This record gives sequence, structure tokens and C-alpha cells, in this order.
Amino acid sequence: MERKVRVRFAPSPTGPLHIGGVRTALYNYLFARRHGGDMILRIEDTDSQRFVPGAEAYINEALAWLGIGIDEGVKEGGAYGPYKQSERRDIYREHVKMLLDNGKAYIAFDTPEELEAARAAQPNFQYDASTRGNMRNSLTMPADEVKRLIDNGEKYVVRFKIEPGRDVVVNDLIRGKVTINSSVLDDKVLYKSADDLPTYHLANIVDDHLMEVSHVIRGEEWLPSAPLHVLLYEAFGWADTMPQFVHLPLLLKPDGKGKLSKRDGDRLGFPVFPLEWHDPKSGEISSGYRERGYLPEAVVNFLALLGWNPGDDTEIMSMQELIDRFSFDHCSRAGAKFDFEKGKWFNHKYLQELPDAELAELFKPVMKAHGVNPDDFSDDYIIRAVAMVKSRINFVEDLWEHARFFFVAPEEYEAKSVKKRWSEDTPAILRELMARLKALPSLEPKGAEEDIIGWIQERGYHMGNVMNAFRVAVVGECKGPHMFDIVELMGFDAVNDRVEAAIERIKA
RNA sequence: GGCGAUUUAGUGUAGUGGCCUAGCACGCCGCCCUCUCACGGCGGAAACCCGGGUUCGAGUCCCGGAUUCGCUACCA
Repeated sequence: MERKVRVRFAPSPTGPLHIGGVRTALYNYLFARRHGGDMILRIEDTDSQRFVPGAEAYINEALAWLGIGIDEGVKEGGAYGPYKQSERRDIYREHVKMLLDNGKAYIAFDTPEELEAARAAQPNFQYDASTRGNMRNSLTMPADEVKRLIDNGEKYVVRFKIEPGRDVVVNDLIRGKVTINSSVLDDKVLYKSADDLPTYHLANIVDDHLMEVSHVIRGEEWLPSAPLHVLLYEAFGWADTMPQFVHLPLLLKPDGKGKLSKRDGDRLGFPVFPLEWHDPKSGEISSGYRERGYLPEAVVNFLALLGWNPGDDTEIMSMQELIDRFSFDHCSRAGAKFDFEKGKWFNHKYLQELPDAELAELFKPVMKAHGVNPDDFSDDYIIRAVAMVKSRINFVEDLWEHARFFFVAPEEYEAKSVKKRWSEDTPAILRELMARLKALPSLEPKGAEEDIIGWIQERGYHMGNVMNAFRVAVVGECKGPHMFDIVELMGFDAVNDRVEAAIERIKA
């Protein structure tokens, strides 16, 4: 019996969405779209202590920017709501009671201090079948005492009663069958009376079941608790509709060890967040891919290939192509080190595909940031300037470095090039060159080049020296597009002014 | 420590017993193009974790070890 594919991305609003989380969301989305299923966004805000204002809005904005569409969620609505766990208290309470009633869970009064003491006394202390008999819980205390404590408002938690000695099998779509013995699992806290909220484990299972989730696609860090989840499905009597589990390999730090964390980004010089994030508490700013000049398509493409491949050598794929080809058969199992250099290359590729006019629009804010008013130039001029240098950029921002001379005359000249290419007869030759250019009927690059090269040879000048001195005068250094393309775009007067200024300033 | 996962060049990966003298991409190096820097084209260096098996034949299967990562909270 094939169930309708329904997947969920379930972040907790404890901060900005991390790039690893983005990839998890992406894989969920790709899988859902691939199979004509539904993509649910569920906000898991059961940790009242760690709630961060603005985080939920950030998640929505980030997913929207990347083009990861949501079918059901807090904003989108849907038939399985509410989609925010803090609004589902009644549901959880009811389900906790079910477990309590059928003896699958029990009430525990041990305080955090008592638990700490137990852990201190016993090196490998675990709250389970071997120890629960010595703790303060509804299994060891008389029923009327338990009732009295609760009526007194004593804080308690509900723990899952794990039967030891059983091999629990988790069937993972990427890793195959993973078996863990229930004896190594502890009696997980399912619910805390202190804030009347469930923990992740309970809320997760209840919601996935009620929302008819067919595939749980999440990070590998959840693999160890997957057996617990299997047991929970059984305890509720939902084993036959239990979702398929898929545990994705983690995104690792590019240098040493461990999974990519929030701190790594700015430490290593690349963003770990899709969007820039301003921490409301510390005021700290973390950089984001969007602000850094990444195209969302590039980020998506890059992320998709970190842990998955289409089965052949294809690398550049649109969202639709990713959807068409996505499958867990081609997911890798080991964690992937985050390779920022490759990410740059993807952005470079996508930038090349962008129409020049669009790129020019993206460039305008960068111009402004550097004190140049785009309105001082025609759109056509900016577009053509951008088109000339775009092949050498990885980011929109890089456009400034490569095209600035089109907008601002050089103030100084690269010393090395001046030394190499500028001699005392350079001013005269350059003036001769300008006269020659001026006499030309058109500055069309092909013709101009032909004429000038012919002239250089005729006069016996050194091609490299003349052209590079010319370049230094106009650009400021020895780099950039072909000189005659530059000349045509800038026009004779602007070029001539720069040549005169250079002659004045360099004075060999 | 316990439990689980994991393991192909620096990085991401292809590879499902012979087509592997291991392919692709990023990065790196060189050459070409050339007025410069890039782009592009061409080429190069660079990997099957180790040890045992099974087999005519193993990167691919089995066993052991090691590695790395994750989990081990009234966080997710």
C-alpha cells in the first residue's frame, strides 16, 4: 500500500537557520516534489528556554529566498495544524495520558539536582530499568503519594518506560537496517510539567503521526534516538503507519573535526547562514549567503551536491532538474566537509548565466557603496562594462574590483607596471597614439586595433610597452579586458583625459 | 567510557567482482590564446584506511583492527 508522500522540515526557532538545516530542508523539498507529495514546515518550539525572537521569521525568509516551497505550515495553513508545537499542548497532554494509562510511561519527581547527584555517584548512570527502581517515581511510590505530590503542584516529568533486552531495528533508506539493543536506551523524558510542554521525542512522534508524515528526513545526529522513536510508535500502537526514516550525512567543518557550527563561518571566512543574522541579544552579526552576493540558485545547487549526486557527472542543475533526479539511492553516508571554494565556483557559473542587464542592476548597489552614483552613467554603459568583466567574478561584489576603472579614473598607477612599461619617451608615444585614435573614423575595436597595431609596427615601437603603458594610464594597472574594447566604451575624450593625467602624474 | 554510524586524490564524488593502468568536478601546477589580468582550451601532479580471507580475478564480498563523526540533557 503506497502512502502519499508527506515530509516535514521541523526546525526549532532557537536562532538563524544553519546551512546544514537548509540542506535538510532542501532534500525534504526535493523528495516531496519528486514524488508529488507535500512539504510541511513545522516549528518545534518546545524548548521555552532557548526561544529566540525573530528566528521563525528568519526561517520563512530563508526558505523563500532559496525557492524551497512550503505546502503546509504556520503561514501557509493546512488541514493538519496547528503547525507550531507550542500551540499543540492539548494534543500532547492527551497523548501523554494515553501512554500513562497503558503503562508505557510513568511519572518521575526526581529534581535536576537529584539526577545530577545520581550521575555523580554512579559514573555511567542512566535512568532506565536498572535504576528506576531506586528513584522517586510512580513506579516506586504509592499511588496516593503520587497523587498528593501532583495536587501539591510538585514539578514532575513523564518518562518513557523502556523494556530492556530487545533488539530494535530501524530501517533507514540510506543506511539500511540499524539495530540497537533497548538496554542502552534510557527512559527519556517525554513531558515536563514545569512548562506543560513535551520534549522533542514525544512531540515529534505525535506530530508526525497526526500529520501523516510518510518519510522522516533529518540529520544523522538523530540516528541514535531513532530506535527510541520506533519504540514510541509501537507504544502508541502506530507501528503499521510508522514513517520511513532517512538519516542524512552531516555537513562537517572544512578544516579539522566536527560538524559545521555557527561559529565556523566567520572564523573561516564564509557564511554558514543563508541570510545575514542580527542576534537580538548580543547584537552580533553573522554573515549570510544572500548578503555575501550569492545567487540562491547557486546555493541550492551547491548544497544539493553535498551528500548527494545524480549518478553521473552532471553538476549544474536547476531546482527542477534536481527534483527530477533526486533519490536517496545516490545519497552518501559519510559526512561531507564543507568546501567553500567549490561554492564560489557554483556562484561563478550561475553569475555567467545571468543576463547582463540583471547583473548590472545587482551591481548598482555595489557602486553606490563605493561612492559612485549609478545615475551618472547610462544603463547601457554600466551593462556593457559589466559584460566585459563578468567572466572573472565569483560574486557580484567582485565586479567593483574589475570594473571600477570604467567609473573612476585611476588615482595612482601600479608601481611595478610603471617601472616595467613606462619610459621617458612614453608620453610622446602615447600622445601620438591618441592623435592616431582621434583621426580614426570609428573606435570600433577590430578596426582600431588593426590600425594601431599597424602603426606600432610601422614605427618600430615595442607592442607590449606601448599597449601596457596605455593600459596603465587608463586602467591604473596591467589587467582587464582588451584595450580597444575599453576605449570604445569609454570614448575618446575620457581616455585622452586619463592619458594626459597619467603623463602629468607619472613623469618618468 | 558505552552505543551507533562512517571510510576512493587536499575537497565533493563516480564506481554494485573482470570494461579500473580507478572517471568527473573544485582547488593546485604547466602550456596555448594574448597588449595585461581573467575566461576558455589542452595537459599534469594527486586516492581505493590497514590486515587477513573468499575467488581464476576485489576499490567492489566476508572477518578483524584502525579512523573519523554523531549520540550519550527536564536541547533540538
